Amino acid sequence: MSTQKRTVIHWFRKGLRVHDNPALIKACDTVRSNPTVYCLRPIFILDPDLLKWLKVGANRWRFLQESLQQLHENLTKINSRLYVVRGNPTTVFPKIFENWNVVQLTFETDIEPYSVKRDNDVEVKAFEHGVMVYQFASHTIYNPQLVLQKNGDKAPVTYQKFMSIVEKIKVSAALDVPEKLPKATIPSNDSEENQNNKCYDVPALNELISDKSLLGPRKFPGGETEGLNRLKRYLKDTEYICTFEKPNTSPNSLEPSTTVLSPYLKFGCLSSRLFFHKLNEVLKKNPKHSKPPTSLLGQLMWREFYYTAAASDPNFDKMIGNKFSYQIPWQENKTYLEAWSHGKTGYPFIDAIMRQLRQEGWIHHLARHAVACFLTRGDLWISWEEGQKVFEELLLDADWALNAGNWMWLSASAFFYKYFRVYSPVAFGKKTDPEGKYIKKYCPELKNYPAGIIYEPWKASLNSQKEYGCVLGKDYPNRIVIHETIHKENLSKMAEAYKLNKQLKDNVNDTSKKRKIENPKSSSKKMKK
DNA sequence: GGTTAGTTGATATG
DNA sequence: CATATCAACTAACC
Repeated sequence: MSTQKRTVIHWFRKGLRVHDNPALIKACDTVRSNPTVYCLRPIFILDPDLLKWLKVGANRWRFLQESLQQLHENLTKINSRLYVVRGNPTTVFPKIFENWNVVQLTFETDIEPYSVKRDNDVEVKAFEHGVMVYQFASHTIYNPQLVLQKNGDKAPVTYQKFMSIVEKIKVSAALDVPEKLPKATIPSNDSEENQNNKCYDVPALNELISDKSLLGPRKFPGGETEGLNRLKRYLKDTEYICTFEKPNTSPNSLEPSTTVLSPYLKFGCLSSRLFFHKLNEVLKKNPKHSKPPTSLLGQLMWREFYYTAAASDPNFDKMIGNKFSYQIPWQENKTYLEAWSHGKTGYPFIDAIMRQLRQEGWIHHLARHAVACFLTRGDLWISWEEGQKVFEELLLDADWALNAGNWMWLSASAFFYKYFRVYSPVAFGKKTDPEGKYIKKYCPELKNYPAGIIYEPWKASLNSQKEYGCVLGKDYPNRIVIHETIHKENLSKMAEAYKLNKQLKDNVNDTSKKRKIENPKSSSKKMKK
């Protein structure tokens, strides 16, 4: 035992990459400082209990599995490997701290409440075992805590305000992949384990999912190499980068009209900071280009915006107790929710989007707008939290901060307040796909409906429906609500809810003013001066 | 207190 | 394709 090396652990959670990974670099530097004493073990912890209750759809499990596989390959290239440890982090760590003679632990910080608690617990255990812990904020371009601090310890609630703060913050360069480690850093002293360390292998897909029938086509393979290649492919297209304006991209093109880099950013397969710098290199060479908030760089900044807000409120994913969210009396409706989430609302545009989501794990941002508005303030009057849960399960890029923030935006619960702007489940999609090709792809039962009527099949006579081979109520659902009337009813419900929220706010302001008057501690000081 | 601006609505009209 | 209207929101700033 006396000859056992001291182990340096880098703990991967998000940030599944070897490029631009400051915590991994720190770990490698420690090892390189004295390779005869230190060895590196990069780990990923797979919690079998989480598999049971975590709402992660099959497509995202596959994306994670592929990301771990590529991470393992990329670590092998620097003479290391990935150790996938099965167990719960707080119980696993004390064991490996002892078994592996651990002296140092590095990881990337996270702002999600579950992660914050977990990391605090692990830090305590590390302290008890005399393990040094180093954390780095590298999931976002700007450290959310720093932005909060620069804004007087509160979140900027408008994009412009956010931008005015971060524009003054210098973004340091992205880091390279760590240099190759000395060969000897792979531990050989783990006697109780078999030689190949098979128990630490990257899980096969069937360890993560039980029902492979839920897997859709593999349109966006997971992993660092995939993410970097995808970035490269888009960076080459200077014209695309410089003219990109989100509102002008199509929500219902058959192939994505946007980059689909979001799943890679979510898992940290791609560094947002690298994306930021690479993007700026292209923009610098081409002074005439689109600008935030609609530009590609602007999209990246929205991610930062939501991360900062989310970091300031552990209830960011709930309506009640959320300092950003208006309180709106949404109503439960299991039938409507089921119809929405499985693409059976009877509105072909909405249903096509929801089916694409379930099959492929990605839908265009504006398509998310359309279905989110439909579920909440537009038509079904169901809480944004319900929609959030469905997205959380099905999106490859589901991200706690962005998902909640965007749901609040679309339901006009926070950040966005022009609730009278309602997306039409009929008209919106027609603008970019008048033929309804997208609908025909994802709702093939409607494939014989002509362009003029495919967005509103209820307008077809029964005879026509029979002629098109798709009778409503039998082959495709009747629409569950009448948008033309219900969106107006909902509009007045929103107006009512807004009034109440305003009153509530005024009352709070009044009482705090009164308190100041009744108990003028701070102002008395001023008066003395 | 008043004004202005806010990533991405729909519709009617010229 | 551009603009006004619909009914009228909020946060930030002066």
